[in-house]
Amino acid sequence: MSEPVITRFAPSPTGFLHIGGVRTALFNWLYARKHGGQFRLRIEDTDRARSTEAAIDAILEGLRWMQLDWDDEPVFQHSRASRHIEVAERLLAEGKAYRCYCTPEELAQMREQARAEGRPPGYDGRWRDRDPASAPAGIDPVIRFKAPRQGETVIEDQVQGKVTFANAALDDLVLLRSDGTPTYMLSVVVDDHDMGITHVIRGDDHLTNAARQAQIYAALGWQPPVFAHIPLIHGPDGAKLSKRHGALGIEAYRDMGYLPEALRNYLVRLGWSHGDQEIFSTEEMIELFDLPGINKAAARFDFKKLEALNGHYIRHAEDRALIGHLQALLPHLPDAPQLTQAQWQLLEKAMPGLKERAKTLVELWHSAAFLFAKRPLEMTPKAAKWLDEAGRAALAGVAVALRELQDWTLENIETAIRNYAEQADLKLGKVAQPLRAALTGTTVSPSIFDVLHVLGREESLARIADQLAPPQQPQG
RNA sequence: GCCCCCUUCGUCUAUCGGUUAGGACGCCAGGUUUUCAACCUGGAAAGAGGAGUUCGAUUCUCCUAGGGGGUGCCA
Repeated sequence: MSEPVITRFAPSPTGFLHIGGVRTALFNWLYARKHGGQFRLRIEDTDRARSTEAAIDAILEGLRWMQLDWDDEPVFQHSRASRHIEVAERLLAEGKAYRCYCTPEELAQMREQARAEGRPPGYDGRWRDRDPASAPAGIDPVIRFKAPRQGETVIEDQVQGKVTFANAALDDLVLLRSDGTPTYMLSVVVDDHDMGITHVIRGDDHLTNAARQAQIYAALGWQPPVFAHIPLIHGPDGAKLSKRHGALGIEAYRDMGYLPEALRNYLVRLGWSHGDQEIFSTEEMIELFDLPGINKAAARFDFKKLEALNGHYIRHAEDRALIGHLQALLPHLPDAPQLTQAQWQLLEKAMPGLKERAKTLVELWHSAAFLFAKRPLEMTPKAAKWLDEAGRAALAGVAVALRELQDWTLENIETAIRNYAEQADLKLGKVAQPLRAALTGTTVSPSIFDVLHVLGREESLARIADQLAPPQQPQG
């Protein structure tokens, strides 16, 4: 019987939930779900000054939107401070930690000197074995961890492989600040242990931390978790993610019209692969995801590929589901109108034709604008060109045929138009484009038969009539 | 400066010593077509450089270069 897998996502609420964090959460979620384990959430808010309520909300909301559900209540790290302090004091009592009275100035000088001499930087351990009686008055000490000075610390990382650190390069880190609050390095170890975390999957910016944490685990006599440090995500230019490209909050991706399932698919393939497979349903991801498939190199964020994937997911989505997504999205779009019940129904009716052509929900929404346009329609310049003399003649001719239709069905509409084109000796395009212009005000739309069908007899004929009415004043 | 990690088409990646180095996005050309997409066919496009190990290296080792991360009383 193997122990149940428990993973966690542990963001610090000092900013928004960015794309790299989402991927880390996704990997942890996938791994837990794959093994029938738990995926826990821990808010690392030990830095009280920089943590905000808004950031916490954004993180939770972002994970919900991505449909990465977590088990149990989130743990707020700062609420566990007394336990962290208790562990630090235990280390102190066991002689595995000590009080250090260095001032910030002293520390800065120490670093500077080490650098100047080409030595590894860091605290030199000057209070490690000093008599506490020599403590200067008026200084609140920090508690430092007595890190091993000889030998090496080895991390058997599931992604990076065996990584070895010389202990001499790892200094005595601070466990408790001079104000008595615990630091991150102590808190993670204690919380991961207490929460029973078995696998720590996180960004490789934590790789060095893993070594320090391993030392703390050892000092405490605790079993460290399995580590898997995944490579970071870079911007399209290979540099660190900045606001200009990927480092947007996850809600920005929602507002750009991406589907959570598309984002999940894109993100899982960024740094992880399963042969040549590109498309993964959530079930497949859970089944196939594994640590050995994770790449070691950093990946660049590519909007084009995300967009292609998003288009795929939109095309394959249910019409109802897309309506739901749009209803959720509209309030976040600038000057988006409130649709009536009837308009939503119209939109759903048009969805099969619309979803084939959109890469994002925003695009989908814009391409649906003709449905709700007010008569008489405004023509784009290109559309107006199709309503020249010849175009209007074709339009007038086909209008007659359409008016005669008994049943306004897709089949009847198509037959009527094809018949008219044939009888008038016109290529279908010569009829379709003027129709498209009259009905949508543009030159791009779903199939013209669809457009007529979706718009309905009355509205269609009225829009056509609008363009036929002013005989001498072509608009645009 | 010091420590750690990384390096296959423009991008994401496959390959786990022997392949015409494969796929996907993007790009180009063609097809299909009522527009635009979608779709189909074809094309250009890669092992950072240098030493080894080996009958044979993209694959293993080392060096160099380049990139990234860390180096806090941040997380």
